[in-house]
Amino acid sequence: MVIEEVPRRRADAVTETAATGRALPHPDREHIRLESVLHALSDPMRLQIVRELAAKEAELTCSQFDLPVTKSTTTHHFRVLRESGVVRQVYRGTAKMNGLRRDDLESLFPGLLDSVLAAADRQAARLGDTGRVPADG
Amino acid sequence: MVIEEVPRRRADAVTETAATGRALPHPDREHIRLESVLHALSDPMRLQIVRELAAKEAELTCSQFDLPVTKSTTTHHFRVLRESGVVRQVYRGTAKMNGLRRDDLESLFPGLLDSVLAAADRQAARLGDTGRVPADG
DNA sequence: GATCTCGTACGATGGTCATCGAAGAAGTCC
DNA sequence: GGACTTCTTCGATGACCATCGTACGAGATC
Repeated sequence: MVIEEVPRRRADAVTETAATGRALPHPDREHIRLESVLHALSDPMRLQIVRELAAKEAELTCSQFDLPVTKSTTTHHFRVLRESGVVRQVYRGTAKMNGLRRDDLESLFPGLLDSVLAAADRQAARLGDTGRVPADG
Repeated sequence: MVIEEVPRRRADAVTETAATGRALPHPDREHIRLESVLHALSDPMRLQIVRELAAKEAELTCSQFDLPVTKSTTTHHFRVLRESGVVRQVYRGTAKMNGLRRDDLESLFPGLLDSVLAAADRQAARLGDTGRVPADG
């Protein structure tokens, strides 16, 4: 289980209080498996997360996503995304920032992420579904 | 469940004895879901099938694939691929021909299949793995 | 330090899935 | 018709997975 500590760049606007102790295990770029990525993206909830992440083009906290599931389930989905190599998670104080691993994915599987995102957009448009689940009531 | 009978072209070298009674349910193009396609492709066995199918650029019978699983399991995987809309299956006598639904997928999700196939090739090359599972013994 | 927010960990649950083996159905060939 | 090939169907099984609720941990704020 050779997993890096994820130092690598991305240490520019990060405050000192961030990433103090809690380190999150990420797969190294070379350990990202296509099957795992596809599996991660094949869940509607996770695909939705990735779409929002790509649309915002910024790091978002877990709680900024308006998912129709509990916090536990949200944690689960983010972990699947992280462990498959799709997102990078970094603690910033009590919040956990989530960022798409565009560079790594692009390097490993050129065009794949964009194809999937475009496909998701097309399908959402086609089905008149933005991916958002309507509130009950 | 509006599912076509799959007549559509591809009726050129087909003998009359083929496709007599047994019809296989395929999702109509508009019913193909991205999540299902990604899920179908996220299984190593099925990804391997799709890769071979794409490489050969021809319709292949189920038994032409050298998969390290039993026939039952093979049937299962081909059904998942068919029901997700990735492959088209047609009976030809006792054999069942499998063809990639390139046109449908390309129309729905442009570039997606090629991205996945390219990604699979890259990964196979990178891991020194052709996707083929070594025979035990 | 008390409290609040944000996320984690654990156990449980119901569902899906990949796999197998055995028995059967459909077509072809002698 | 009988044997052979090809794929299916069924039941079983063990694994994984999405989901929840509750309890907890780590920072931030007052």
